[in-house]
Amino acid sequence: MLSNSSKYAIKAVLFLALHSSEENKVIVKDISKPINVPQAYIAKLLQELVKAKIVTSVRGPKGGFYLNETNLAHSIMSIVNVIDGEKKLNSCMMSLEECNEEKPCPLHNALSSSRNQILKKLRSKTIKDVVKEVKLGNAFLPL
Amino acid sequence: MLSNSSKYAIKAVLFLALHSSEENKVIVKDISKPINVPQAYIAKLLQELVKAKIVTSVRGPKGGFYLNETNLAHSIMSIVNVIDGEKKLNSCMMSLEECNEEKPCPLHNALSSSRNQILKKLRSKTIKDVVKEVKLGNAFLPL
DNA sequence: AATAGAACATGATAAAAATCATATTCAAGA
DNA sequence: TCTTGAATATGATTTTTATCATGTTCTATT
Repeated sequence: MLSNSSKYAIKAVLFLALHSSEENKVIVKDISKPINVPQAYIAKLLQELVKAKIVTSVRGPKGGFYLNETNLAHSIMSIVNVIDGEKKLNSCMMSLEECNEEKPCPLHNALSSSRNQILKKLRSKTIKDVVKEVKLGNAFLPL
Repeated sequence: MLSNSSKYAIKAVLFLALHSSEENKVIVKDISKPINVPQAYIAKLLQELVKAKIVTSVRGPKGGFYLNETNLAHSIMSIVNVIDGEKKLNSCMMSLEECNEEKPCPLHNALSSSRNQILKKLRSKTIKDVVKEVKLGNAFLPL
């Protein structure tokens, strides 16, 4: 469902959301360690997220990554879309070409509503929403 | 979530459930075509399913694959478990080691109930159940 | 017994995902 | 303007997953 890469990217973004700001940037090394993802790997993912404007970066001394207000408004789904691409999550669970509501595959009726719930949540929940939950102690991050 | 292999295996099993019997065995070639999966590939998956006693096989002339009553009683999940292994579906959506109900990861609260619904359905739904739905015209198979 | 048609076992190849490595570019401070 | 610390670009390597190929074993029929 979610690739490793997507999961890692979400972890990194949430870490930044909690521990960074424009005045307090964080460098890759200090992201990779706490979220437990190899440095070179997360660095590459962060580059894609920067290009997609989900994360902000500054290079050079005093440089690093952080999330501004605009970044924080993005949904969790948008992270997944950047890393895994759009279609990954939208395919039929049995990978039948012709599966749809009118002509559902055998797993469709059983699973599609739950799956749609998941997609809806991922689309509606913003990075900022998640940060709020963590700060309230309703969720925990990481390792 | 489900690997290609698992999806293929489910397709093959359901095809057999609908089109085979002890008196009417089906050979790989006649499975791979209609379900649209390469012959050598589905052959290999079928061998694993036979070993796991989810499919029955007989070799030699007049041989082939079919599902007996015992086979039909297996759940869809059992197919996935044979092909993908147990843990694949049980891992945290953010791949945090320590995520659980007491210490949920940020996606846990939002997604776990939907995910559990899916797992429950896969576990409770038997091959026979699915066959029934297809015969009643409530679901369609394949391509 | 011999033959032939089927699954079975094994392993080779290809493609994709995950991981690692390195040289280049940019920006801050001396 | 030189140095240094950071991201960035690019691509190599490894691992996993998907796919293909082929020889071996079993069993019904002659």
